[in-house]
Amino acid sequence: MASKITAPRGTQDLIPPHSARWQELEAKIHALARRFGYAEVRTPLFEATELFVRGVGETTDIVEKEMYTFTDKGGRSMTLRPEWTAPVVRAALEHQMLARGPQRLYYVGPIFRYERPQKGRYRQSHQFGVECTGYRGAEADAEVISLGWELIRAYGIEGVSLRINSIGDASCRPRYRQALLEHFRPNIAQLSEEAQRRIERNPLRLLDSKEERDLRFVASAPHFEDFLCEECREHFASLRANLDLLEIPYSIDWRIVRGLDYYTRTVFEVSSNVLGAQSTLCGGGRYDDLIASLGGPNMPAVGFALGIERFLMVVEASRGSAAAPRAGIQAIALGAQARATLLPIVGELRRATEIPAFMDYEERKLLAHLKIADRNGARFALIVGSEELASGQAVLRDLEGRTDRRLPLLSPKDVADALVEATGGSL
RNA sequence: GUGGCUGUAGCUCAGCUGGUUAGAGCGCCGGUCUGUGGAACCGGAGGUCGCGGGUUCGUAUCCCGUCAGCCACCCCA
Repeated sequence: MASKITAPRGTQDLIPPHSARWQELEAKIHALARRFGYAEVRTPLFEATELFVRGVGETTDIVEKEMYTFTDKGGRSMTLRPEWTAPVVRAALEHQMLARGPQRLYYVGPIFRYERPQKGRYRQSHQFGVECTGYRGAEADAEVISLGWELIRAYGIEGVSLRINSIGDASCRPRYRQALLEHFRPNIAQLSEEAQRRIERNPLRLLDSKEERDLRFVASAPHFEDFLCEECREHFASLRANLDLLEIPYSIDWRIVRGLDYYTRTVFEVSSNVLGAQSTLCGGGRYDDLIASLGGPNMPAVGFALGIERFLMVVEASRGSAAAPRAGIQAIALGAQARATLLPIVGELRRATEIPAFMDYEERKLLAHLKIADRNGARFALIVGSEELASGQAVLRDLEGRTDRRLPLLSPKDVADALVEATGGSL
């Protein structure tokens, strides 16, 4: 080990073969978003700290203890993006996008949160998410959910479930909050320490407590359902109807509350049973007041964020690690003259097909070269040595079928064409 | 921020209660083998035993600290 410097805590290097899985997923994400009519947004890695304080909420854990904040040389407080929604809204406002009507936007990229790492949780992680602005109706909620659901379906992931809830709006949440306070306060002494702390600040959060001693009080707590105002009740019913129309299976979980302040009405989570304690794969909801609170028009919006690392963990768990199919061709040259002959042929191949063409430049025995071809996962080997040079016939070996055939060594272009032809263009 | 477990070769790990030059398997490189691979056999390279301090005649082994990884709490993607 030449260097003792390692990747910072809670971060990870993305190296082969894992990087290929990421490329595949990102390609699928871009294609999927396009089919739903969503366009990509990329924002700076860091923003004015104030954006997150106002957008995410001063009393959230993210703002209180998880932000990577620094002062730049101009004395400004900056923060590494801990979530995407506030920056996307900021960008949309800054470029007057919302004045052009409803917007469908998506993003893929890193977020940073200063937390103690554990399974499925890192200091730098990556999210794919969407934001749909300008629609008050629950069709938009269902659209956003179905977009995320499609990605999960496309990967054939099992053991995931969608849970939805409504946390009301500014007109009905205070009433529910009050009811919760009245329910928990008389028993405050019997609640966990954590619960006692939450009760005044955010009583909704008591509902997702995992403490044994809290559970019996949580179980008997009033349901938000009974306190929703008429509009929120209708919105929730409409969401359910739309999910049914789209044939997306879900369950209602009145304990989902979410930790970010900006949510209104719809909240939802997709969780998996293979992720350990951090089981949320994808979470989101409606935020009808956020845009206005960031200085924009009074405009509704809904969105979600999906954890890329967690998603790939679930993919790996449900499909195992299947051996990658063989692809490409290994050019094997025995001797300097053979190398000179094969080099331009490899060049032509790389122009003619999108399949990898491998070549090793060391002087090795045929056996060693074949082992390298094997390691590269090549489907074919094109072998040229002194015999082939003399006869003008290269050997093309199918490494899967273990069969040989001969190809005349003509011009590089002709050989490349013949290879494409001989291998059906798929190599 | 709190707690538990773990740091020995590129990887997975062994090394008992401290005792001479720190081991295995896999991988890598070479040979058997200029001519047909995933094999076998033989050989080789590769280690400040995470880092620092302490105890001791002597520590990979015991103690303290520290850093990192894993898992859980909190919270979230």
